[in-house]
Amino acid sequence: MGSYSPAETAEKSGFSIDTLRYYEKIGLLSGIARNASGRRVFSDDDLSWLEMLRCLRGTGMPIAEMLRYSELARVPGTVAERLELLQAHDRRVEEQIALLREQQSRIKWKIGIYGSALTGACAAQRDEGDLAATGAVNGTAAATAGRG
Amino acid sequence: MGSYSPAETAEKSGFSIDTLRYYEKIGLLSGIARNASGRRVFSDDDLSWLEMLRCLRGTGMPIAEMLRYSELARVPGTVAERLELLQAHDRRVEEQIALLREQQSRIKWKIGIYGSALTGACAAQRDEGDLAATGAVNGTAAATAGRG
DNA sequence: CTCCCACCTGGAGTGCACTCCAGGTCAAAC
DNA sequence: GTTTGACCTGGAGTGCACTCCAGGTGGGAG
Repeated sequence: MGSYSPAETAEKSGFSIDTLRYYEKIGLLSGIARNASGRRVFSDDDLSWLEMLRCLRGTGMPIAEMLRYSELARVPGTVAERLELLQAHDRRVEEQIALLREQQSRIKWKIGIYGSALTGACAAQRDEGDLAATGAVNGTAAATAGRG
Repeated sequence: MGSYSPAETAEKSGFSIDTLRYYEKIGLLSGIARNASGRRVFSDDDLSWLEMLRCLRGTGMPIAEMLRYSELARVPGTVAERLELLQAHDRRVEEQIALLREQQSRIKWKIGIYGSALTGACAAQRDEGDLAATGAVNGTAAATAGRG
């Protein structure tokens, strides 16, 4: 229904105008309409394709793979391949989130260490450097002081 | 307690030897011991610091900020700053995960579309191109064929 | 008519985080 | 005694994904 200038599209899609041009150049966007004076005119379909691209990029899919996906998307009868590609990616995203959570919990644990160092600090604060992680647990702090 | 060669440290930490050298060069690692012939000898404390670095990098903290953190970690009495830095990062990680989940659900939705296209396909398979996202919903498919 | 602004193009430049390389050292294996 | 392999250094090179730039066009405002 709608048609959108490059600036509007950039705003709506979250990609910069330069990125939109770049995506068109490398083939992630094809069949973008032009008006009489050669300017790009984006459609609602372009917008939703861009939204999809944003999800893929935002979840860490490399450009090369997005390119493969968009090539598939241009060819009828490739639904199985597209499905497979997205499913594989979805699994990677799942792993990515799991790893993130794991690493985040390590960080939260460290935050807890610092938190109790601050509250219990008045009494306990010596020159502690940082007590590199397990250092705070296994008592190697003295040898550690000065690095963190 | 233990002491580790660069190769062992690379294996245990998950950073390449080159990255370890690089990290030492830019100041993320300081006070790494050397043996008589000038080779690096990593300690358990170094390992756990590396583990921390891995969590920070792995959750998307830029090198520059890790550098700031490691500088703080060398100075006693900076626990409050370190705490603040990690908390701010933790919030970003939370947002990152939320965004990832949101984008993932969009991808899963698309997977669902493809899934039902495949199962219900025998009857319904026309030249559909891709049905760019909402295209599959709002009926613009015909106009969309050939892009995806 | 002139100015400005949003846009166009091809191509060069950027930032980040490594990664690789050439040339050299040392200790242990053969 | 020489070969091997893991390591050292400074510095150059890489890959990715943009981002910027110079020079140019077309349409509407003043």
